[in-house]
Amino acid sequence: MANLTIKDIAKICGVGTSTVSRAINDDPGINPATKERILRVVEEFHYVPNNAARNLKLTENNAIGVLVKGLNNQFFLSMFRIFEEELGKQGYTFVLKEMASDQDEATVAEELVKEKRLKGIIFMGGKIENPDVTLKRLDIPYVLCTVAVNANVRESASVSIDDEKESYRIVDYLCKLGHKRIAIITGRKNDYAVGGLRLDGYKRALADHGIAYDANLVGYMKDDIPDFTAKNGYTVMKELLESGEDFTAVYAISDLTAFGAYKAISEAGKKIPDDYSVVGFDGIDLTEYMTPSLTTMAQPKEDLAKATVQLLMQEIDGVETEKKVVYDAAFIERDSVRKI
Amino acid sequence: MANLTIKDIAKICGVGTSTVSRAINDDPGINPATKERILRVVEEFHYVPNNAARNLKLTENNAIGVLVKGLNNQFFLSMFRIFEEELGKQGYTFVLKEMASDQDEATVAEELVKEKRLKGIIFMGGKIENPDVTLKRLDIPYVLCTVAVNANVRESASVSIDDEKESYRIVDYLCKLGHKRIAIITGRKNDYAVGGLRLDGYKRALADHGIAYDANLVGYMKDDIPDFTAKNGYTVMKELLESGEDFTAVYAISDLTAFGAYKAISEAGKKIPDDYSVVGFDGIDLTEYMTPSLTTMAQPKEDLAKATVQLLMQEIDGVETEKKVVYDAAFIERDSVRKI
DNA sequence: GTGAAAGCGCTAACAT
DNA sequence: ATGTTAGCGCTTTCAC
Repeated sequence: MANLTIKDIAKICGVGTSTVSRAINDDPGINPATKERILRVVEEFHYVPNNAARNLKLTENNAIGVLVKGLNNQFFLSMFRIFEEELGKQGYTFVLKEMASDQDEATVAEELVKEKRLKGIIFMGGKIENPDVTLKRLDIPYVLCTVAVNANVRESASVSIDDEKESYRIVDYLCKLGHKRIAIITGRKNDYAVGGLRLDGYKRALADHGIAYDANLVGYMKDDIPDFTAKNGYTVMKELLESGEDFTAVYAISDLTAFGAYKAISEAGKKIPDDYSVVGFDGIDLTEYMTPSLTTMAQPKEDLAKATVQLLMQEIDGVETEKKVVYDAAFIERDSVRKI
Repeated sequence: MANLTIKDIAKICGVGTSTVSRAINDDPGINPATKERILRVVEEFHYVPNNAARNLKLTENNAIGVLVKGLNNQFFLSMFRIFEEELGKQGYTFVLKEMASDQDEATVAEELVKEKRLKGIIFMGGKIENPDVTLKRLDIPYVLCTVAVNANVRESASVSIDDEKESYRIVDYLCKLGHKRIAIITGRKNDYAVGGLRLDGYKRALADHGIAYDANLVGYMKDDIPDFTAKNGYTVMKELLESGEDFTAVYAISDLTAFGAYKAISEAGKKIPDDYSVVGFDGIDLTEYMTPSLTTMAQPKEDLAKATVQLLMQEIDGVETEKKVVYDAAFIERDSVRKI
C-alpha cells in the first residue's frame, strides 16, 4: 500500500487539503457532514498523518517531555503513570524519552524540544552538573525531579527529597535503637549523586551519636555489576559478612540492594532482624512483600510527581514560584529491624 | 537564545545551507577545512538540527522501532539493552515507543514508521489479534517478539517460547515429584494471551497425569490490582490459603506473582517448600535472591532478543526465512520445590 | 568543493 | 464553510 498523504485524501474526497486537515484535527469550523465523509475515507484507506511534517509545521504542541537515563529504576517507572495522568488533566500529552548514560541531558533535551515543539520538560533522576547554565539554552520551562543538584542551584526548578537528611534519619533511628556498629551498602565509589548524599547522611548521624566512622563497615557497590540491583547488594553484603567485622545493622541505600542483602544474610545462616537489622531506601512495592517486610524510607512518589507537574505548569504560565520543592520521605517501620 | 536553523549557521559561516548540512552529516564530499570551520560555529552557537525536519525530508533512516505496551514488565526491560546492542552492531539505531494499553498497535506502529522513516519494527509482548492482516499495511518488515499469536499466523515473523508447552513442563515436573493437588495463580479471567496459554498447559499436564481439574485450585489475578505484580500474587494466594482447599504446590505464572505468594505463605505460618512448593515463570533476576530461591521457567532473553534482530535483518534484506522461531525455555531447579 | 533551489507532508493564514 | 498557498527546517539533486 502506497504512503498516502493528506493530498491524496483531499483528492479522493474532492476537497482541499485544509479541509482534510480540519477534519482530522477536530477543527470547529467545519461542516459536520463533510467531516464525517472525510473521516470515513481516512478510515477506509487507513490514512495516518505524518507526525514529522506535523511537528515541523506546528508552532506549538501541548506536549511535555520526560527524560530519563535508563529504564531500570523501578522507582522511576512507577512515576511515569502519575505524570501521564496529571499531565493529561492539564491537557498535555506526555512524551517519554530514554537516553543512554553517556549522552548529555542538555543536548538530548534540546533535540527533543525542537523535534516535538515541547512546552516543557521534566528531567528524572541521575545528576546534572550545572543545570542553571547547561539547561538555560533550552529556553522552555523545565523541572528537575529527584535529580541530585548542587545546593547553589538557583534558577532551575526542582522537586525532590533531601537525601542527606532522610539518610540521616534512618541511621539516627538505628542508633536510637541501640545499634552502634552499623554497616552501609552505598553507591559506587564515584557516585556523587544519591549515593554520595545518602552516605553523607550516614556519616553525619554516626558523628552526632558519637560513633566513629569505620571504613570497614562501608560497602560500595561493585563497578562490574549493575548499580542498585539485588545482585550487587548480595555481593557486597556477602563480603561484609565474610570480612569478620562485627555489626548489628545494615543500611542499604536502595530497596533492591537490601533485597540482595537479605539473601546473603540468610545464606550465612543468620536471621533478620535477630542477627542483623536491615533498612532500605525508596519504598518500592516489593518491600512490603519481603519476609520479613522491609523497613524503608519511602519517597512520596505521588507528591513528587504531582508537584513536578504543578511546578512545570506554573513555569509555563509564567507564574513566579518556589524554585526548589523538597518533600519529606515517609519512614515505614516494618519487621526488619530490632532494638538492641 | 533564539532557535537557530541551518540557514543561520550558513549565514554566519558565509556558506550555503547544503555545505552546513554536509558538515553536520559527515558527508565525504566536503573540504575538511570548511567542515572544521562550520563545526566550530555549530559548537559555539549550540546549533541543534531539527529532527522533525530531518525526518520529513529523509527517504531512509537506519532506525528500528521497538513497541511495547506498558513499561512495567521487568522481563521486557531487560531485553531492551540487548536489542539496542544487537541493533547497534548492525548499524541501526533503536527507537523505543511505549504505548497505552488501549491503543491499537497497528496504528501506533504506522505513525511511528512514517514519523521516523523506520526500516523495521519489533513488537513486544501482549497479544495482537490478526497480525497477518492488521500489520500488513505497515509495509515494512516487522517481528513479533514474545507476542501471543494464534497458531494460524503464517506471514508474520515471530520469536517466542511455547508458553503452553513450557507451562506443561512445569506442572508435569510437579506431578512427577508426587504433587497431586496443584494450585495455579494465573492471569485475569479474560487473559487470552500468556495467561490463557499457561493455564492451558497446566490443564493438559494435569490431564496427562490423570488428575482431575479442580476449579477451586485456580486463582485468577484480580482485576482491580495491576497484573503480574507481587500484590496480586499475595492477594490471590491468601484467598487460596484461606479457602481451606488442600494442596501441596502452587504454580504462579509469573515470578513477581510467586514473590507475592511467598509472603502469603509465610504469613500463614507455613514454610516453603515443606508445606507448599512454589514455582514461578519468566526467570527474572530477582528469583535467584528470593529465600528460598525460586524454581522457575526462564525465558531465554538473550536468544529471543538476538533471534528477533536477526530475523528482522533478514526480512529487511529480503531473505526468505523461517517465519516462526520458537525457543525452549530453561527450567531452573532451585529450592522452592520438594518431593512428596 | 560548493551554492541555489526544489520539495518532504503538513498547518494556518488568507481568500473566497 | 472551504480552497489556495506559503512556508516549517532540512536534505539532496543539479549546476557551477
